[in-house]
Amino acid sequence: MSKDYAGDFCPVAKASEVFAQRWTPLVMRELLTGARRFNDLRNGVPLMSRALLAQRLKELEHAGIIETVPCAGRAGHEYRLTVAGLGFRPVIEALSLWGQVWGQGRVGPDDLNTTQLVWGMRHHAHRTDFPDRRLVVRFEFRGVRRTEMSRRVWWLVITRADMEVCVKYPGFAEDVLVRADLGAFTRVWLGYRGLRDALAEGSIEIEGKRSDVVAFERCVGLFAEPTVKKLRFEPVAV
Amino acid sequence: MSKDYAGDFCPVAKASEVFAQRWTPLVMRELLTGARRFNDLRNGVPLMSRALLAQRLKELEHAGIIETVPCAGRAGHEYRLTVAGLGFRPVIEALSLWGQVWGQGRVGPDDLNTTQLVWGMRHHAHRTDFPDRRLVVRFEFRGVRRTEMSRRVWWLVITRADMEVCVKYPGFAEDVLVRADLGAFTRVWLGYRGLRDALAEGSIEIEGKRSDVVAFERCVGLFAEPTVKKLRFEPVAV
DNA sequence: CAGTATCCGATGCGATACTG
DNA sequence: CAGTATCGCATCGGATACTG
Repeated sequence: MSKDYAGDFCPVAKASEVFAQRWTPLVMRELLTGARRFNDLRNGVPLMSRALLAQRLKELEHAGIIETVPCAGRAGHEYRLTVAGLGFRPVIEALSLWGQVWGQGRVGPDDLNTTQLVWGMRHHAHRTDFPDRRLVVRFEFRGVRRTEMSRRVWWLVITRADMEVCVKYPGFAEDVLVRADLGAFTRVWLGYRGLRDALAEGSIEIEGKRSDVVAFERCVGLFAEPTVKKLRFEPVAV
Repeated sequence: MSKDYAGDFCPVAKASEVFAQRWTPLVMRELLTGARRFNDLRNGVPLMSRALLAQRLKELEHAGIIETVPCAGRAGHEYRLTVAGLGFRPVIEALSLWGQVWGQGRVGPDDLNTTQLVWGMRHHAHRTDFPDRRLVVRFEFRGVRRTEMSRRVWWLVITRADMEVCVKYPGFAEDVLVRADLGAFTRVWLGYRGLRDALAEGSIEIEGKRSDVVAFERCVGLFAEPTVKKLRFEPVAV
């Protein structure tokens, strides 16, 4: 594999040799959004086999993109990007931007899943807009297909410091209730459609005190009109 | 192949699905630097088989990245990037920058070849520095390995309007003569080493009138000290 | 020149089972 | 949980030959 582009000294070839392997961009995406443990990565790329993920991690380590350190306390390792690995952030961001602008038509029903959506909201949350008080949001998704990776009900618990994802009732009163068709919500969250349209059409309903609803929409990044939003890939503790 | 990253709606996945295939980044690099004809592309990616190149071009067309139009006059087609295809320029530039900074150690002896080097000089020439008069440069490379794609002697004919690559004596008096070890020259051109060192060491010799030599170094982008230079990928007529 | 068609060997990778 | 080992198939892609 390392001699993939032998005969070519161009920097594009050298970078592509390590980066443009199957699954690797998605693994890098996960590492850049903060995944550290083997199973964090698995959650982010659930359809990749364990064996292949392990293989890719070895290749990335060999290429100097990540470092593997044994976990203190429990089994397994932590995988973290080296400086060279962090250097791929602009590549991921450029791919993401292309996907935002040109990839809309490629999102099919099979691509939808609530896990990725909810964790995506967390990874790309607008932290500067987090509220001073605790804000609890309950999601109930309709139109959910792939049952395995797709729970219907989720919670986000947003505080000044963090946004937590929960699959069980977190024990706090719910401030905002979102009932939405999964496809509609995904498209709005990606900026492919405006929230206004989806609300008007009824494919998304958001209930709660006006100020809470607004705060939620800000934190998560839901906009009234379609928007190409540059997703930022910055490590966030998982 | 199009269902490669099914289950993932993320824009990074959508972009990677079309872009992160084997050879595709290099094909895109060629298209972005102005290649239009099948054999232009072959020259740029000589180790890719014809069958595979044809297949990739079809995939790119199907993905809306390029348009194929029959050639008026002669056989074959022209392949040109669509607007969506041009959207990959930032991705290529980000990969190139990564390769500039982190890919140095990966350039092995087998990667060297004069064809790519000389055409690379043309593709990434500093057009704003082109001289008012005609400047003819003769190259004689030492340490050339892969004989097939690597002629030892080349000429560049630089005018106000263009930089032409020749494999035969162009018939004009030679203003600058470059004798150089291929590896040394490649590394200096990429900015991995400084020209000063290579000249001192004797691995590169440049002869000619001082002003001609300086003009040549400017046009091609040879710098006294190591430099990370951002290669620009802008279509240039071939 | 600008590809297409066919063959066939390498390997990529998914599935399954196993381990500390 | 955090991987490793093994198997077997599918497909990728290189080599060669053919075509308008």
